[in-house]
Formats: sequence, C-alpha cells, structure tokens
Amino acid sequence: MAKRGDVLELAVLGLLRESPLHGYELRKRLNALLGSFRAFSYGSLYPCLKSLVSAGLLVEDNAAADDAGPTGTRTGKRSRIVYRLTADGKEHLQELLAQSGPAAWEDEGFGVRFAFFGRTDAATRLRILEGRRSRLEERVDTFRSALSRTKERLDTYTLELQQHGLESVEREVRWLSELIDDERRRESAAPKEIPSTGPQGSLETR
Amino acid sequence: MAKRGDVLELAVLGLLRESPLHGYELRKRLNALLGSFRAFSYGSLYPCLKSLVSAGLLVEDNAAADDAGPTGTRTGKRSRIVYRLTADGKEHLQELLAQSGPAAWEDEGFGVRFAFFGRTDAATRLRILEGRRSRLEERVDTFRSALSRTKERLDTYTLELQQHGLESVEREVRWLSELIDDERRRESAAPKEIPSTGPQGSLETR
DNA sequence: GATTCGATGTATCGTTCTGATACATCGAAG
DNA sequence: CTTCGATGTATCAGAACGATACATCGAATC
Repeated sequence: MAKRGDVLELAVLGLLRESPLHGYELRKRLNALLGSFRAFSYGSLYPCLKSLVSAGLLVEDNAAADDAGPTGTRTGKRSRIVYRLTADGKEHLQELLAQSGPAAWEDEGFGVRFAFFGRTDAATRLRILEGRRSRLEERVDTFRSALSRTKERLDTYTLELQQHGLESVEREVRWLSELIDDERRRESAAPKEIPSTGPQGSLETR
Repeated sequence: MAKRGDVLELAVLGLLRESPLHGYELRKRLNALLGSFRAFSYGSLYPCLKSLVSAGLLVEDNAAADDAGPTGTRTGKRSRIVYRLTADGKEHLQELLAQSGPAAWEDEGFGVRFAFFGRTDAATRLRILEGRRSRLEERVDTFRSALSRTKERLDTYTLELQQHGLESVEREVRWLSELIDDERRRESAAPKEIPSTGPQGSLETR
C-alpha cells in the first residue's frame, strides 16, 4: 500500500486539526515537528494538499483574518491560501490515528503517529508502542547476529559504525520501554479514563 | 550538486575495492554496511552500475570462478554479472575519499565516508569528523532554542519526541568527540605515519 | 522422484519525491 | 530608496522507490 504519501497526509491533517494554516507555515511546522527524522518539500506538500482538497478533507480559505503569528497583528489583504479541516477530514484523521497495525509502527509512520498521540486513545497508544518496540528488537537481533558473524573480518571503522548503529537502536528500545511503563502506570491509575492530573509529573496530558 | 546518487556511487566503488561482486551480493552488503541509516533498491543500484560502467570506472566480468560465499564452493556456469573496479575506478574512489568538504559531513554522505575511513588518510578523517561534529552541534543549538521557545504550548508527546530527537543528536556528538580524541591520540603517537599496532586497543587499523 | 518453497539473481516500470528554481510581496536595515 | 532576507505560492526535470516479472538453484516434503 501507499507509504510515504500517507505520512504526509496524516501529518497535514494532524497539524490542521489544531488550527487552519497556509502552505508555508504548514511546512515550517511540519519540519519543526518531525525535523529529527524527516523533511518535506513543497513539491510533495502542495500536491498532497490538492489531493486532500479534492477528496473533501480540506477546504481552501482565502481569508486572512486572525493569525497567532510571532509579532504584529495581521490585518487583511495578503494573498495566502489557508487550509482548514472539514468534518470529513476530522473523521478521517481519527480513523488514521486509530490504526494500530504495522503501518503505525514501521519506520515511516511511527514518528508522526507518536507526535499526535495526544489525540490517540490509550489502548491504541500502547499497542503502537509495543509494536514499535518488538519491531526494533528484532532489528537488534538481526544486527547483533550479523555482527557476531562478521566481527573478525571487519574493518575497524566499519565495526565502529555497526556498533554505533546497534547501540542507537538499543537506546530507542529502552526509550520505548520507559514510555510503555508510563502508559501502563497511567492506565492502572485510571483504568478506562484519561486522568486529568497524574500523581507524578513525568508524562501527563497537556 | 548531486547528492543521493553520489552516495551510492561511492558506496559501490568502496565495496568493489575489496573484491569484485555481482549485483545481488552488492546490494546485500550495501544494506548490511549502511543498514542503520540507509537502504538502496535495485531500481537505483542497476542504473548506477550501468553509468559507472559507461564511465569506465567498472567493468563487467561474466566469469563465475571463485567465491568466498557462506558455504559450498561455487563451480562455474552461473549467469552472474560480476563487477570489477578498473584503475580509473580506484583513482576516482581515492579522489572521493580525499574530499573533506560539506559533502563529506552532511547527513547523506557522512555514513559512507566513515565506513571507508580505512582507506582515508588521517588528516582527512579528522577534518571530516570535526566538520560532522560542528554540523551536529549547530543542529543541537537550533533544536534546543526552538524547544525552549515552544516548550510551554507543546503537547506532552510532541515534547517527548523533540526531547528524544535532541538527545539522539547529542549522543551522536559525544560519539564523534570520542572518535576525534582517538584520532588525535593516534596522530600524536605516530605523527605522520599509520601505526601498525596501537598501545591501547580501542581503535586500530585492521 | 515429483513438487513445493525460499533464496539467489537480473532487470524494468509507473509513481512518487526531491532539489532547484521562478516569481512576487513585505519589513527592516543601511 | 534600495537592497536584502523572510515570507509566500507554485512547478518541473530528474532521481529514487516499491513492486513486480522472470528465471535458476538447493533442499525439503511427501
């Protein structure tokens, strides 16, 4: 199925869920949000926006009323195309966020899914985190065995690179484990409802 | 200038420097070597091989003589196209490995460069490592300031994601610093020549 | 001893993505 | 008053991807 494009679609819908935005601002937030592992160009953003509009998930809105920009109040008359989420769009977003299969924990999709966990229900969050973790664990196994097989005839720098890559993934696994523990703690604290304020301040919703 | 394709080219030349290989095996080693941060498909490998052949850096070799494969001795008559580095190819590879500009320390190129550090001279290694480190340090600064600016109005999970991304880059910087220290130690131990056996066993050549 | 199956092996093709660029307006600096 | 960088929309040639087709091999399964 589709891969790359789906990620962009989800990211756009997720960002527009907060507030309507125009292309330029959208791209900035996109790359600020996912900056550590992904970047999008206009060449993919604009086509994506168009297809979302024609699918009825977004509408273009040429107004230029209020803008919570850095400084200065925007007063009208700029030629900016503001994109806004429709009801269908919101629904579609919720459907995407409710997915908890491989699409949600593979490399391409996980980051964006995680960024919008605030709109994802607890059970789905947990499933995605665990899926992601086992995915990475199997990658660790693959790497480790490949490493022990070829360790002897490997160049020093190659070896160092492999080792570092392996440790990066292991670190990722530990991170996920902590997140999973947090989720579990919160779940047992409020078995079917989201707590308004958790007892400890490590992870709480807004 | 060219970006993506250059990486593949360098990786292919670097791998073939060790021994002639056919496409399938080449791709496997490619993804084993760079697996932690990059994957190539046949759709890019074969065109790359062709262009390298027509540029005279590689020659096709339809023999099937010896093969240091996992088990079993290959005895002839398989339809495999083995690629071998020409003299021009070796020269070109050395030129590429001697580069120590931005191309060598940006995200795309660094990994491959590092993997072939065994064939790169000490001064170039050091320059690349330092370039890479300062590149990542400035990224850390960007991230950190963006984070402190938006920390308050950020979703918990988004914040967690940013934090984790930031820590990943910081870890990378520490790794590079260690490597740089090692290089410096070795350089001062043998100011213009590569030592055959270093006094401590952290990093030595083959 | 026939058959299934996964690994090996070469190759291409439609779709998607990128990097570059063009073009235009704005605010601030000099 | 003009230069410059940030903002803003948009497109295009070329590159890369994922999928797929096709074929042979070794080893199991029955």
